[in-house]
Amino acid sequence: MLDINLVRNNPEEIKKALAKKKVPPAAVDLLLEKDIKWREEIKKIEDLRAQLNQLSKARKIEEAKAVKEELKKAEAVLPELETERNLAWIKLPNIPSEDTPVGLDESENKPIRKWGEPAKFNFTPKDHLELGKALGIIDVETAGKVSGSRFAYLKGDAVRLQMAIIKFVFDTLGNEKILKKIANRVEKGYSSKPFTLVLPPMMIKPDVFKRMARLDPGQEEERYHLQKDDLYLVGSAEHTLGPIHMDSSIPEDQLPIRYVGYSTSFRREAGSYGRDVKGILRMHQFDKLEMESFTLPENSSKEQQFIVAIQEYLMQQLAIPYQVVSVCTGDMGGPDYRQIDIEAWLSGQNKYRETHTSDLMTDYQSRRLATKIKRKDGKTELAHMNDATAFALGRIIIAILENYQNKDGSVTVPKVLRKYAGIKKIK
RNA sequence: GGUAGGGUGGCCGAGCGGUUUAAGGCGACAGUCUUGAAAACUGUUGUACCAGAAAUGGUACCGUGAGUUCGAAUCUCACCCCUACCGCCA
Repeated sequence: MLDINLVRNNPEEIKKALAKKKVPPAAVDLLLEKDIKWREEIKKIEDLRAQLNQLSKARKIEEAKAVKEELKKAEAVLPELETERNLAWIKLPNIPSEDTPVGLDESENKPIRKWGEPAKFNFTPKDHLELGKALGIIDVETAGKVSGSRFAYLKGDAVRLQMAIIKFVFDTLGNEKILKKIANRVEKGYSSKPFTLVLPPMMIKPDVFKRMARLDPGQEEERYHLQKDDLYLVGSAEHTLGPIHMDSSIPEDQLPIRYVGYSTSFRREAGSYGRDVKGILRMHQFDKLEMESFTLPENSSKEQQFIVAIQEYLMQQLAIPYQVVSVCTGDMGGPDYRQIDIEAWLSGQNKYRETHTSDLMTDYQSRRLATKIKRKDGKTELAHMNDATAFALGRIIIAILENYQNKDGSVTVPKVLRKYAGIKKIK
């Protein structure tokens, strides 16, 4: 959520900034109105309580009783005012950065740079499903019978490929030498502290989910809920990596703190019924390697650059052509200050498709999570949080299959993955 | 799931209806002393919110939520978590 003082003191600027994210000015006014009502009531209650405390100390029992009655009435009103204020509050997304392109939707995202040349084939390239089916490594029919649409069995060399990618990422992000080279590209001497490898929980409590700003009104539809235990299945490792430091202060000298987590992601994909139904591009369940990092506010933009540089490094190692895209205000996530996507070239579809995203959330999440940093002088402030994809395994396997396919329907394994996968070719 | 014992400040630990404004200790920070350090001594030492330009004042917080009371860390109820043992399980 946004800093309430910022909204109170600069309502017009906030309105202007949020308008870029398609938020009507009335939404800001609503919060201000609810906030005033809440403040009036809390003031009233605290004054009464002060009075009551005084009378109690003096053992003026009869007078205290009268004040207590009044207090009870005032207190009864508060919860509703608080709920209304909160609802208006969490509805406001984060303010977008100055360098974020203003736009209404996906079509106005701005490609920043391209890397790699799409391979030229002397035959008509197939899409990943056709290839995967023929190779016997992707089976959506059986999965349809067993689990329904948007599920798949990955088999044989597809599994070897996935395991290889996981090991490759963990080896890279845990290796300070490699990170140092990447960090120096961002800024000479920038922190090359390795990522801590994590296998996070894949279920999360509703209140923590909300504090991550991932279960706000409108988002419930996208989540799988386990009714008996009142737990949600995570939609990304981010959801349980982000709260690792909730309700605590991290000493300045321990930052940045970086995690790379591997987990399955569960998404209902409600409202995307007709989209990407072919193959394994959009699934109810897929595995993903996710980076999450906590930094000082003054370093968070640099950290995002570092993270994007890592994403690009990983793609370059796989030698898959891609473009880096600055996501526009209308298409970016609510908690985002700046969102940068990477789109991999898919030869079978003859276009770039989103495979990575990098979100700088500034203090938007850490405010509700109460994840703070403690400065050397003892002062505390909110940490900044970055979240980004290392590899979405389903989609990167698609990219490998389509870009590395051969005329005979076999697929060459990218060089860096061969020693991990133990195979050179899928045939 | 069952039984038993627990959850108090950065940590340990006392308190079990009103001088609690949470004792005492450890740690941390500052000062005195010292060439420097240690020791000793002295002092400081949480978070959030509300009002205020600020100084400051107020409110809340002893696992969480509700309740009893003029007054709750302290009493009641429910729940959560931890530890041990039993059951079940990979």
